[in-house]
Parts: sequence; C-alpha cells; structure tokens
Amino acid sequence: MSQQRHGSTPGEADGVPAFPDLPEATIARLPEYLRALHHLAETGAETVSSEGLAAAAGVNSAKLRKDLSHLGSYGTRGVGYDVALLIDQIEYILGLDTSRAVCLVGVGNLGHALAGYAGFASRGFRVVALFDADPKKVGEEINGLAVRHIDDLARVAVEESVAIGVIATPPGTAQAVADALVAAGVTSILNFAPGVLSVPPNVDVRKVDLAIELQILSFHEHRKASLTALPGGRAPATGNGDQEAVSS
Amino acid sequence: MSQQRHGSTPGEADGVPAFPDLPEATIARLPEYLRALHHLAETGAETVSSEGLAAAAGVNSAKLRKDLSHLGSYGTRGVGYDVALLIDQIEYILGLDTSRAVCLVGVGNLGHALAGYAGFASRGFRVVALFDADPKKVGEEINGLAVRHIDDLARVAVEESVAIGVIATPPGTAQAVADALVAAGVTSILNFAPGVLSVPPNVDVRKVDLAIELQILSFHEHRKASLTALPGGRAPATGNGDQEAVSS
DNA sequence: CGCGATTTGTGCACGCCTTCACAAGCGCCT
DNA sequence: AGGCGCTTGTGAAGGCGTGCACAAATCGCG
Repeated sequence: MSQQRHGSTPGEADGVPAFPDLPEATIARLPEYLRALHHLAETGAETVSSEGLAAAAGVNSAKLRKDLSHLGSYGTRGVGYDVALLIDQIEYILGLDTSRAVCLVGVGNLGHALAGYAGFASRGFRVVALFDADPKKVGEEINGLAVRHIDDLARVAVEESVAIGVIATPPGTAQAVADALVAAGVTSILNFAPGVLSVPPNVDVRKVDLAIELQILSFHEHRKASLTALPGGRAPATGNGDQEAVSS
Repeated sequence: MSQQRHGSTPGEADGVPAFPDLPEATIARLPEYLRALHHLAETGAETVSSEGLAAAAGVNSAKLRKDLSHLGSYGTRGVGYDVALLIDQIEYILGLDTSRAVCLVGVGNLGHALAGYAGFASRGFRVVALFDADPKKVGEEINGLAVRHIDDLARVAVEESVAIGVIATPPGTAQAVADALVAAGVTSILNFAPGVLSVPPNVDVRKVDLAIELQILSFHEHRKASLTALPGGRAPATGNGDQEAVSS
C-alpha cells in the first residue's frame, strides 16, 4: 500500500527485496486462486471482483482480499483485480516463473501414476529423473523417462540441480530415501509414504497420505450416522458445506 | 474424566451417546496416532507414554495429551497409555470398526494407482466398484475388480451401499461426477481433481491436489533462495522442522 | 505403609486466522 | 465538474489451536 509502483518486474523495489512473509494459510490458498485465475483468463475475463474470484476458489471474499493484500495492492477499487497482472504476481511469489526440477523416487503403483501426471508439467515443474531400488524396474521407460537405480540419486540430483524430491516408496524405505535426497542437496520433499520423516530444519516436508484422508471422511460418516440415529436429531447437516483441503 | 467405566464397548454410556465433538485439528491427527500405535503394537509394546507416542507421530507431547483427553481418559498416570485399548478407542471414534464401501470414479493414470493402493484395504475400506466414462476402459479388470460404465453408478452405489466416493477424473467432469455421487446417496467425497466442487451441506468433501502441494514447496524454495542471497542472511533455516501435512 | 519418581490431564496465556463492517478510492454517468 | 454506485483494503473482534507449566494421580520400592 505504501509502494505504488507495481509495474515492471515485481518483487524488488529499491533496496528492499520485499519478500513479504505471508501467513502459511495464505500461501496454501494462492495455488487455488491461481488455478481459478487461469480459468478466468481462458474465458476471456479482463478483471475479476474479489467476490467473483472468491466464489471460483471456494472461499470467503474477505479472506481473499486479505490474502491478496498481503502481496501488495494489485486491485482497483470500483473495478476489481486485473486478471493477467494478478496471475503474474502470484506466479512470481510462488516461484513458478522459474521451472523447477523434480525427481521422483519409487516407481510403484502410485509412483507410476505420478510420473505421468500432467498437472506437474502444466505448472512449470519438470520431472527430470525417476528412481527405484528394484533392479527389474531400472531401465523401464515411463513417459519418455528412464528409471534409474537409486544409487545414482546423489550424482543425478546434483547434475540436474534437483530442488524438489517426491517420495512414493513403501514406508520402510522412506526415511532412507529422504536421507539420500537431503544428502544430495534437495531442500523440499513431498512425501506420499505413511509415517514421519525426520529431516534437517532447513528442509521442507509436505506429506500426503491417502489413507488418512479416507479415515477423516470415515469419522464424519460415523458422526453423521450416530446423529441421525439420535432423538434430538434436527437436520442431520454436517455443518458448513466447506471444502476441506490440504494445508499445514 | 467423570466417567470412569471405560471397559466394554466404548462410546455409549448410560443415556449419553457421548459422541464428543472433537476439534477438526484433532481428528486430522488421530489417523497418524493410529498408525504409530499399530507400529508400536507390532513391536510388542504394551504401553506408551505420551512423550513416546508423540515422537512416533511427529507432534508435541502436550498436543497429543490434549487430543487424547478429548476422547476420554484412557491413560494411567505414572504409566502411560495402553496401546491395545487406545487403538480400539481411536478406531471406534474414526468409525473404522465397520468396514466402509468405497467407489472410485475415473480409472486414468491416477485412478488406476488408487484402485491398487494397499493402504485402503489395510484400514478397513473396501473398494467395491470402479467407474469410467470411456467405453474402452469399461470391462477392464483391475486388481480383481471390473471397471463399469459411469451410467451404472447410481444403481451400483445403492446396491453396495457406498458411503464414500473417490473422484479421480479430469477436472472437467468432476462436478458432474460429484452430482451423480450425491444423487446416489454418497455423503463423503475424496476429490483428486483440481477445482472446487459444489455439494449439498450434508456432504463432506476433502480435496487432494498434487500440483498445489508442489506449488507450496516451490514457494518455500523461492523464499529460501531469496533469503540466502540476502545481506543479513543468518542461517538460512526455513523455520521449524515441522511436518506439514494435510488437514482442514 | 509411606514416599518419591513418573506421567497424565488441564488451566491459562499467547498467537494465528477468520469474519464483519466500514472508510477510502476509483470510474462512470449526467 | 460533481455526485453516485461499486469495490478494494483494513481495523477490530472473536474463535480456534498451540504450548507451557503444574496439580493430581498412580505405581513401585523400601
């Protein structure tokens, strides 16, 4: 709000590198805003109101405005937000303007699917290497990329300057893989294996556990069932129709 | 704490159905506790201290104690928690004592992997039906289960009393699938497709978006990079070594 | 039988996040 | 040029979640 010049390359104003330390909750929502904005851009919209964008992203409009206000003042009162400008801004903040190299460890059932997942490439992530410990899988080609043996991880990761590693191995080997990734200089890990990884404090780990998601849904099923069976049961409404999603 | 009789079948004491309305944050952590407990049980442990279990689950011990206190008083001071009893309790709360039928819509890259995911069955979830809109895929057998056409969803879902639906279709068809699931009486949905689903308020939706996870990691990479390039850059520690994971 | 070591359960304070409500600013129409 | 409607950006309040620190309770041992 104090810096009015938001033209040219964003992010660096005079001496201040101006990397706003956004709340984690905001960061987790930015990708969803970005997706909604891309969708709007495809339909030819030039500007969006906070109300409109909030609806497209499934959040409260006040929350959206506060989130966006954290990255600067990129809206015009009485008009809304410039779609193209906002896309550039969010992509810059998320670091999506530079393509990031990703490696995937564990080419099993799930790993195989991840290797072919189109959503990665469409956001500037390049899957540059696949690894597995099983000699029978080494050499197999998936989506035009050969599976290498995990012992080559250290060398390849450095060569390709991989910054993000994805773990899709069985739980027993996940920690060893994480250690290898860290040793190879990887500083961000996306873990699909159940269990807790222990890593140095400068490494970020995000975890996705499909079984946990189902168990949370199971809880709500259980609760709904026991509510409808209840005497004082008013409308068996779960609550708000919120979209629960991943975050911290 | 006031009801000391915690023997026999848990949950229903005298008139009070006692379904404690746990905080969402607690619910999201229970599956992780459960996994750690199962692991402990396999190693032959009879009891665990909150400190020990907290370490195994990657959380603060005070947080763990508060979480568990919400479901009743199942620990013994000076000793710890009875592993087997706690497993039963958590499984009851999560509704894992009754096997739940799950159907999966969209047998593409990801859906194929999900259909074969072992983590589902190991927690009492039965994948009872697979659906796809592509006639070429209908009839294909995955993991001993035949793929049916999506038009059969309504009939089959009712027959098998499916309570949980998993959407692994392209984003364009996700909303239509969600509508079909809701119409078939499904009250919980796990959505892997990007975008926001709109559903009635009594239906719970959880979303898993792999691309979003990577974008969040990308942000932290971007931040770390711009911090190390900074003059006042002390240790480029990201923050705490927390394991960020999915929740609400 | 009493005491000390150990561990649970929780009161309290703090910080983050969400939501409301409104002033400030912008464009358009007359 | 002036006023009016619309939309952003934000102050303030409330709620939720976390973590500390400690009292209460239990076991084992002398």
